[in-house]
Amino acid sequence: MLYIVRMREVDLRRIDLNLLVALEALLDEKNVTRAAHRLGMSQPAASRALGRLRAVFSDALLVDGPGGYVLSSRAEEVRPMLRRILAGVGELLEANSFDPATATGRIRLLMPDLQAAVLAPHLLARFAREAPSLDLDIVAPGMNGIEALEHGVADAMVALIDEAPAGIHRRRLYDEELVTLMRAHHPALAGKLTLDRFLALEHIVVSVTGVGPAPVDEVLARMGRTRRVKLRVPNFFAAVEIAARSDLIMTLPSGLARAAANMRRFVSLPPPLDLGSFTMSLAWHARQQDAPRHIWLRRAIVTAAMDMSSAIDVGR
Amino acid sequence: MLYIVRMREVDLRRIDLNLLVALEALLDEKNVTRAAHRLGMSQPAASRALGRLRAVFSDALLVDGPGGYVLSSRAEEVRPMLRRILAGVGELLEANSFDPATATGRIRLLMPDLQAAVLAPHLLARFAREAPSLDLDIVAPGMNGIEALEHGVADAMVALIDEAPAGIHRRRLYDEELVTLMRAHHPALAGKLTLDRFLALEHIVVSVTGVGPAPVDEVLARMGRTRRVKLRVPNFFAAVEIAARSDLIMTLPSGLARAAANMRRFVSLPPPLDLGSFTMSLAWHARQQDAPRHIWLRRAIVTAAMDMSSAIDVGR
DNA sequence: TATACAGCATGCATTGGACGCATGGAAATC
DNA sequence: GATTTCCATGCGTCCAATGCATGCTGTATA
Repeated sequence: MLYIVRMREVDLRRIDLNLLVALEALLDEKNVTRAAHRLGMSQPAASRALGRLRAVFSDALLVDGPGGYVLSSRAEEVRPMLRRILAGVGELLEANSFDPATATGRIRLLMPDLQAAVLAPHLLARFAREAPSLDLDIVAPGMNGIEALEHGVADAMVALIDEAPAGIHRRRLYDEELVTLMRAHHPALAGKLTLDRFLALEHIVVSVTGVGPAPVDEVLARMGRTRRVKLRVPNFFAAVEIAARSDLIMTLPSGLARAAANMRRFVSLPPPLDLGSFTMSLAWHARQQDAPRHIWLRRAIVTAAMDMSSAIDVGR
Repeated sequence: MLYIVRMREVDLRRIDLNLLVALEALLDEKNVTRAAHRLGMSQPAASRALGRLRAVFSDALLVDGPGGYVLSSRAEEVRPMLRRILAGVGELLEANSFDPATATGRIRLLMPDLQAAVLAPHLLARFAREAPSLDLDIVAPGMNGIEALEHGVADAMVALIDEAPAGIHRRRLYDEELVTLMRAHHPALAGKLTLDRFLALEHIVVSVTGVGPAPVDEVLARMGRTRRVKLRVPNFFAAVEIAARSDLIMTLPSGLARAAANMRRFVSLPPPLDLGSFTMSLAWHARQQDAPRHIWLRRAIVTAAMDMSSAIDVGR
């Protein structure tokens, strides 16, 4: 039968490991008074520490010799090991730092299509500027975004998150609405855009990954209605060029729609059905809360979202 | 640009190194109450130790997850380093001599299933005779036996070792072949045991841990062939009893097979496929080369292997 | 839904052991 | 012999870690 108690642990619980720091000073200095000074304690305290070390090691460690103390054989034997151990402890306790400028590796970020289309350029720009050797992998979250965070498959997720489950942290990034976009002289602008007229028109859907239904179609499905998706393209700019030269219309996040509207070739209208408004948030696992690499990532994403908003606002 | 300032001596005087022992228990157990018990202290004391460790590391170390605490990224990073450090401290403090008769603690030895089945009884007998208070934990090596040695997770390993990497010492123990065993009046003995007839028969596999494929199946897989493993049992003697009363056959290390053949209820045959021959070696980390405890262990294992060979030879 | 249980964190009182001051003995130097 | 340096020890103080007690939170079960 297995017993969990291990010899090493039993011993170490009874040993004052802080004595090892004193031991190093004593063996280096070969003089209790100087070692005390180096340790920032009084000479009697250092003397007693030596006494305790002598008990622990069952060895004198420092013995009288010409000109004062010299190291015992055991002390000579122990000294290099002691150095290595304390060096190891130093590394263990070393400030946990992260330098984006030199960091390598890959960040895996979950984000829906349309949000990626508008936020990714800003995030990539920030990566290029601050973390040139850090790679970014943006993936549609699918059904299991939270699980991906929990299993460490993904580093963070940008999504509509109503409630973060236990162990998942969340921060609001920006609010989002859907708007309908059509070319400036579209025939449908001659009258009010009713739902029936909206559904009679032909639509472009922008889908970077081609995965999952567009939010509009989800709402329409709940109403028992459908629209004609004439075209589905992975590239926002392709969609813009096609819509500018046709009667196809697009329903997009307001941020993205505003970027297109700035081109003066488009008119932006509220959709003729309540698609609601939603908050895009950043989610990550609690495990990574204090990791410097992750702190930098979160700041980069938050800043990219702000860059995105201000870039659009300035252009208006 | 970040600079890592390493003022180890200044830092370590202010750090309670005794916390490192608590840290190991907490990270192993992922449960404050159990860690407390293991450390021989109350749960509140362990909780406060965790609090102090969180301050020292500026990291939560243990975070809420499904089913309780999980390790933070920082904790995962720190854990192997911590193990090495505490192992080093253990060695530092170890008595310059080792008396097996009074020694306590646990030896962790990596060894594959079938080798364990035949060597372990001899080793345990030696432990009972010479080191009655020293416990032995035999574990299947898995993929990372060498790493386990390097990280101090295991004390030694018995395995097929082609080349020992830097820092790992090796010593030959014994040579091993696989043979096929079947009951004395098995119908298959009426003719020559061809590979096809071998594969048509039903097989017992002895697997102490139930981990990993049997060597026969690995060779067969490379040939694009499979056999019918009718039964997989963890206990060699159960296998013997079943095989003695059925048409199931076993392919085992020759040492083990010979022990069963001595029972006169079995016939031992060469397998109808070249399973090769291999040398079992003992491997250990250079760090432990001169440690008296480890010297004794190595001698015990080598002697147990010789006991194993001579016990089988005498019985023939 | 209510109850029971497990686990973690914190308030409070206690105390053991490390600390510094003071001192004296031993050894070395002048 | 006097002086200085170093080490070890007596004594009193104090503080940080400890355990008991407790309450909150989350999970499982009836």
